Amino acid sequence: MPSSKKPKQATRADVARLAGVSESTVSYALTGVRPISEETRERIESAMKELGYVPNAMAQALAGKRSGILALLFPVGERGFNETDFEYVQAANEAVAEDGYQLLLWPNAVEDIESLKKIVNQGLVDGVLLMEVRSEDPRVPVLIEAGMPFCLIGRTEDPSKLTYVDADFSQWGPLAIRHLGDLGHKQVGYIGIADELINVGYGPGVRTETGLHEEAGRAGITLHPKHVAATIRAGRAAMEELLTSTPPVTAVISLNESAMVGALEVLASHDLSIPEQFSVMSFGISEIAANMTVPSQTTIGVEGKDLGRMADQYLIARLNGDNKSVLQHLSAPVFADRGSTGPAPE
Amino acid sequence: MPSSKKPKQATRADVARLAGVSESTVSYALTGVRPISEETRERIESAMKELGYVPNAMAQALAGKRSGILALLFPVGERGFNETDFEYVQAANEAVAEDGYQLLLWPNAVEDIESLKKIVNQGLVDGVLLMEVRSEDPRVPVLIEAGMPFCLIGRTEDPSKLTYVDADFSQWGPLAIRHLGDLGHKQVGYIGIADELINVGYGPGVRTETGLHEEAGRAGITLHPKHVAATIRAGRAAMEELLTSTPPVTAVISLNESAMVGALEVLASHDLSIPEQFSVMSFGISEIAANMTVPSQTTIGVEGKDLGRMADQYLIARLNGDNKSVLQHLSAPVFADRGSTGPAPE
DNA sequence: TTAAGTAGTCGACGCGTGTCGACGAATTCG
DNA sequence: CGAATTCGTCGACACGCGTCGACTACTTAA
Repeated sequence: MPSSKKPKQATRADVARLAGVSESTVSYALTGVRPISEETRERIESAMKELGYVPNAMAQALAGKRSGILALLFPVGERGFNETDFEYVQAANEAVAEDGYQLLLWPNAVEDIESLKKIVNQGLVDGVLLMEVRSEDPRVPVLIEAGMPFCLIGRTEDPSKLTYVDADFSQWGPLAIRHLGDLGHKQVGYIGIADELINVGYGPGVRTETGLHEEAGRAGITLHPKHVAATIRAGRAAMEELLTSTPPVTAVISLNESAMVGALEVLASHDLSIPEQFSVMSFGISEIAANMTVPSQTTIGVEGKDLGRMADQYLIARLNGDNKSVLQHLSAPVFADRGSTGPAPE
Repeated sequence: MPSSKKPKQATRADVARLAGVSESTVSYALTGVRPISEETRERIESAMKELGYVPNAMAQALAGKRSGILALLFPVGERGFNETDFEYVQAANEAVAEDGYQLLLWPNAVEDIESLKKIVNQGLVDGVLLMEVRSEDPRVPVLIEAGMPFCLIGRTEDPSKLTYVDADFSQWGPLAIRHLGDLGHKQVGYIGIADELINVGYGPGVRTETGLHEEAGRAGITLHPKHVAATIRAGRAAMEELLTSTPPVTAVISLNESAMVGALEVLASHDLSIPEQFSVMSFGISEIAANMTVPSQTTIGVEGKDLGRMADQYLIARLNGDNKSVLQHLSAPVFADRGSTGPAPE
């Protein structure tokens, strides 16, 4: 081995020796838990600088019961991972970094609770952020039993005792239906998520569709729901079907980012101009994604960055011993008109 | 505090007591470093199962000099973060997990080497994967000095002594120009990345464009390069400019995923049908991204998953003490014809 | 028969930090 | 002026694990 000697990182003992103080004094200078005279503090600090001292994270964690690492569980499952999901990750990551924590990625499937147990009991992480939460999420009891602080990005069936941030999906449907109803649409298509996800209780899919149906009934609008896989191909097929219905569908709403791309292709190939002859709008996609398609899409969704950031704050509050207050947040829908909806034709 | 008592995780001592052996015996049963009789091994294993014992990662790292954590440096800088970048992350994450490591995310900017130094010397991670590598990347010397194993996803100016995986960008330009040349195009637009990135030596931007110019000269094709920010707006402006040139541009190549979206909008608004009246193609975007636009785009790029996976393998090889062999890989370009290029008009 | 292992196990120590108890000196209070 | 604090510092220990040396009971080679 040529020049691959690892330069041994300076330890607290080295700093103490150089500064001529005891090790514990160095610790207190670092944490401020006990008072230190100005003079010694300066000696210690210059010694640290000279040695390039950085506290060993492992030892800190072992001794202090805190690793400074938060984990993000983002199952890359049936639904795939898209631009919009990444917004949450990025936001959470930034927020976590600002608070002096590190973010660890865990791509484990929701069902893989054996791995979860192992990982949680490793003592590696201080807390966990959960994405892709289901109605009866098997990960929640595991985390509770392990005494691991966590925050959901989403909700379970009964989240009353949990810490979570989520979009208020129940408002999405009514908002969209009202918007389209005001424009005179009577037959509205809906491109939702796959049945498999609905069946396992994927919250956004369930709650959004419930709201759609309720408001559609109220407003005398006929809803044509299609549950399809998150693929462009599936979106094409769904749109083709919708176009054959009578009376004709004049607008479509989507909760399926990938499928919507296929749907737009079909509309284009049928020479249906948007929004003059057909209206489209999407739920819960990021601004970037909404502008990616031609034309840009009018959307109803949430501020993803805020959600990620808030989840982080809630989790850290729990870490800091706040076990009493209820930390729950439902994010109001954000309507962004990008001109893809217009008055119903005829 | 109501019921928030953390169930103290079982330790090696607990297992040893229950199994009626010493602590070190438990360790050896776990690591296999020394032989253990079949009988004791079984006693120990059932004790571990009964207690739900999971070794404490921090203590293991402290004592054993290995944390089992790899870090991924992915600067979310000027260029933004898109679907295609995420493919690398995901691939690396999966590969790392398969090898029993965890992936830590570090969104630090390339310039923020102070944070890097701190983080690297924390002893938290065993190795590092670098994304967004620049010609003279300031992070490289820091990592070398710290004796931290790393693998680049990309290359520096002189990577001869480094471990890296990268796409062979020098082939992208020639391949694209030849393809368009064969179709009879003579005036070709190019939508590249921002000048700021070129100036700091962002490899893909530099190497790709060099190849483009060389082959264009060889083939007698006039290249119209535009360096624009990674925004839809900037793409629109660039495309509008390109359409005013004489003789008219008949094809455009893009290395700028976001800007290309704007460019496609402009082409659509000018009623230029693709590929009959105008040809387009993109460098280095994922299949999903290529299919997201209307129409889908013909692309030249790399298999992102392979790169991420290979980077992981190389890094782990270094971790396992392989300091002699040269671990470097240039990934051959992949041409995917999605029908967005055709014969030059007229 | 004896020296030289080998399998199987134990005890002790070190990794680098947080933190508690103790102690002298300086300060405040009654 | 003595007692009670507070300030500033030190030494010792715990955190949970990896690993080295030593020891016993056998097995094998000479």
